Amino acid sequence: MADQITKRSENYSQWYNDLIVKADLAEQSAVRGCMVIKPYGYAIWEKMQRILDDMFKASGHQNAYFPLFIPKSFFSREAEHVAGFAKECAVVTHHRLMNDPDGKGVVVDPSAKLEEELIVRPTSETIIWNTYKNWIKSWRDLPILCNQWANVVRWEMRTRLFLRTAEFLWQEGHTAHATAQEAQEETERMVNIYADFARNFLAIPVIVGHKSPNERFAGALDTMTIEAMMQDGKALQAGTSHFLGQNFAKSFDVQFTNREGKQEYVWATSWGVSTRLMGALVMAHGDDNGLVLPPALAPIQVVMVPIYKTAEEHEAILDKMYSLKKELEAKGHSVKIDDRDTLRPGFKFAEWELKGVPVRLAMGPRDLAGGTVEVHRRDTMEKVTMAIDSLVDSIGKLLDDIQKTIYQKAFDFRAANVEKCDDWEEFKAKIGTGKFLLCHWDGTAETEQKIKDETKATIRCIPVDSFVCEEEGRDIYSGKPSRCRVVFAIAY
RNA sequence: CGGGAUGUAGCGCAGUUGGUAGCGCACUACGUUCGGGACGUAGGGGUCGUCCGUUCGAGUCGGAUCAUCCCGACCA
Repeated sequence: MADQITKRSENYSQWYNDLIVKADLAEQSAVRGCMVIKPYGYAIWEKMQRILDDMFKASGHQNAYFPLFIPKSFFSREAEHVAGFAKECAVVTHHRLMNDPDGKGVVVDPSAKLEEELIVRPTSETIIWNTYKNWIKSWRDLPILCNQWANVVRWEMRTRLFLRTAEFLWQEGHTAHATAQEAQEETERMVNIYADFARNFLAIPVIVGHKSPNERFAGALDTMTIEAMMQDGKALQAGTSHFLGQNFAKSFDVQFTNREGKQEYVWATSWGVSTRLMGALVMAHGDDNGLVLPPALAPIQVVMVPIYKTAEEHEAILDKMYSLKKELEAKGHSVKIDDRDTLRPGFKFAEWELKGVPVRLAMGPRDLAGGTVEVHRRDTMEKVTMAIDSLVDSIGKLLDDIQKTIYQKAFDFRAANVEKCDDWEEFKAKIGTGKFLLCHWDGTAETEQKIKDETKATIRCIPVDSFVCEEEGRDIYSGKPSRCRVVFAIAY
């Protein structure tokens, strides 16, 4: 088959790229490291946006928008922050083009050089804190709970569709608080919102935890993360929430008068998830037949394929399908009738499977005569014939079941690939085989770095909710005492 | 940015010792088909990534450059 996707067993990376392109989600753009998100892919992103946005608003946040360009001077005020991003910034130096004096196309007009270069935002902490400075005078102005949906640019060395593109879409929340405790609570609140979203909508079991100091966001005092396991056993950081302390407030001189009338620096958080979540979806659930979308995110939850020979059959079946569609839509399901008359049913079946539509209904003359419909579920590829009368009521339950089954499958896969490990030789043997290893760690950056150098494994997080990790033990590498296990894995 | 590979039609590829580009799928038209990726017949589509060089002549040889993929370093 010409359109068949690469098999996962052959090359996981290639399979992933292939699946994204073939399933019509996205493709490489002509611009280095950038991607074109195609309508079908964007519809999924829009659904993610809508769900997350509701969650943010329900927890008291508001949307706002800040500029794309950041003056270089802003960017350099927080030393750690600039060190973390300096190597991957796109910089605007000029504001005008002119015709090439030699007559070949256009060139940058040297007389249009900017006095101060502008950085295309790799993240917006700096410009936002420069703005917040003017918004905050008193404790009464706090907290500020803003989120923005935006694009950011990071000039990565190596790119990968959805996982690491030069430009990507995300949301970034930036909050300002009167106390450290309040900011820390916000950090936890948001990481938990991400975890709920990943589990309940993406159907991906994630581990919530703290990053080790080495893996922290540049400029943060604490970084919390949701870590997911892909089907090759590698880890993917799917979302982060940072406690920024007073670092940015101090860099941008954001002070407020507290209830006692004293000047105090503001406490900050920032948190974000990106189009990387799309990559997580593909790699967590996809199979060799294509994408597998959780019903909660699928732009099309039910696709109907008519099967017919004659015009009369065609008309009768479509009549029935349109009335079914109406009933299903009344129940809140999104439905598509694939009425393309130039393609045969088998082709359509394969194509919708590739696109990951959770439920397919096929109806032909036999069904019409018997009052039945063929129901196919994408996750298990099971096919059953069902009475049309009971269909509308059972689809909701079926979609719920598919959502749960997809989650459970991913959960079981992870459970089968997470193990405790207390022996360094065993660690070295197992870490490359697609496992998350729960190991004791002495808490030092040196040990973490040595383990990384020897095995490429990093500490994905110090878990807070997924595994019971608090126990006495000895560091897997150094043998020094430890009170808690952490998650080691090879990451994307 | 270091190491390796690739770049020829929308996609996947072939192209011999240098001689002016081909196959499969897709596409267009017509017909037969239609319950798991149909078939026949007839068509359309490429300045061979880009630039420079060698040569009477370059898809083919040399150099540069750009892009993509894989492995590192970096990262949501």
